[in-house]
Amino acid sequence: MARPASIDQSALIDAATLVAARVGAAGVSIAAVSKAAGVPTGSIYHRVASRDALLAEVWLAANGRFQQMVLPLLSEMANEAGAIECALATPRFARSDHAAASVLSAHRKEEFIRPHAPDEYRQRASEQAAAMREAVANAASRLFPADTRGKEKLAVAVVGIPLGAVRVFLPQAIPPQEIDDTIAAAVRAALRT
Amino acid sequence: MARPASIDQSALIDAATLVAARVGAAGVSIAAVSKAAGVPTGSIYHRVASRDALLAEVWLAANGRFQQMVLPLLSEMANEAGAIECALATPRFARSDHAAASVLSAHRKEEFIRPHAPDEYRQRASEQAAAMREAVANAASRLFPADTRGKEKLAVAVVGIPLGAVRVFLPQAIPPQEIDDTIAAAVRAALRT
DNA sequence: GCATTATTAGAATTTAAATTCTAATATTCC
DNA sequence: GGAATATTAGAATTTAAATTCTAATAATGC
Repeated sequence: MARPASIDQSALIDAATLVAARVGAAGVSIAAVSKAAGVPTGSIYHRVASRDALLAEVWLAANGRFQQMVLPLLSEMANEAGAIECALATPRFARSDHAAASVLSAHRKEEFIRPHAPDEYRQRASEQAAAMREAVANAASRLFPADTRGKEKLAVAVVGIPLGAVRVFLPQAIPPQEIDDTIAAAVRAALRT
Repeated sequence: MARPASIDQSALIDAATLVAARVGAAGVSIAAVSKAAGVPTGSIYHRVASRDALLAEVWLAANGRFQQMVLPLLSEMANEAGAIECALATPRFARSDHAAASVLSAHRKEEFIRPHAPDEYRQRASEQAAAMREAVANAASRLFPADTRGKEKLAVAVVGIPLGAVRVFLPQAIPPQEIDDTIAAAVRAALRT
């Protein structure tokens, strides 16, 4: 019926994610994405409404894939071993989804969900954040029923420490397999404090 | 002889750092800084040559203060206790210099040292990075003479883990005192892997 | 008190980048 | 093979923000 598109929306978002991983949100200009994706600037607006929408999609997609990996582990988490397994999802994610992990480990939501981003995106972003907070809180109440600071401790252990560890390598390199042992040991010790 | 300036360059950089900590590099517009510093936009150009120069100054100042704290500890580091002390410099820094720590923990050099930044700044930034790399490498060769991956392990332990831990709290909150024990335990365990 | 001079103040201009628009192009179905 | 139509392509326009500029201001030293 009509000429087929050379790339679809998700490929466009992937291209933008790659740019973001290398040069940050500010570097995600329409010109840069157009070059990275190999499409003219005009075509980008057939896929997304605006640059702000594209940036938001980048964040939501990266964070969404990360949470897809981590949330089930958080909700099943019942003991120290489960927490360590959850922490190790981060280096695994950094290897399987390098660009998304680079975005998440070295950037902040606010850079991608900008003041002028359509409300729809702000909405989805805060839903994601809430889901994560809730999952951590629930897991903490199981693992540390007595500890009022359990939530913070768990957040540091299963998110902060692993993310900090992979950030040493991203985006230039892929985190080496060896750091998994380091992360596991660090997380175990952190949980026991 | 003449009217005195209402703020000097370093106060301007501090104001820009505060903005950057809250909304990231992209949010550091001349208008936003002018508002935060309480000076008209034009006055900003009496202190710095351009927005790119201002962004670079923000990064160099934040990173400079962090390194001032950490580099001496790295060069004196002779054992595990020294490494832990060094790691704890990060939460201490996050409490004493909240905005700078927020910038460093959730942003990347490339966002502040931009493609069009004057060469002078690119120069200073890579000197800083080199100094850090070298200090870590030297410390690693002392603590882990045999281990070829000692450098990476030490970087993860004394920089990655503490930065990841404080990032859970920044920029909204000040990292609570309690996480120091968590960081210390995590770093000790990481070093022993 | 007055001349001097860097600074304030913010309006005007410039610049860079986002967005829109028009024409040409390909593919599919009939 | 030809009509239909979404896409490509990139030039033209718009917009937002950086930068520059001019006049008014306020300390200081004489």
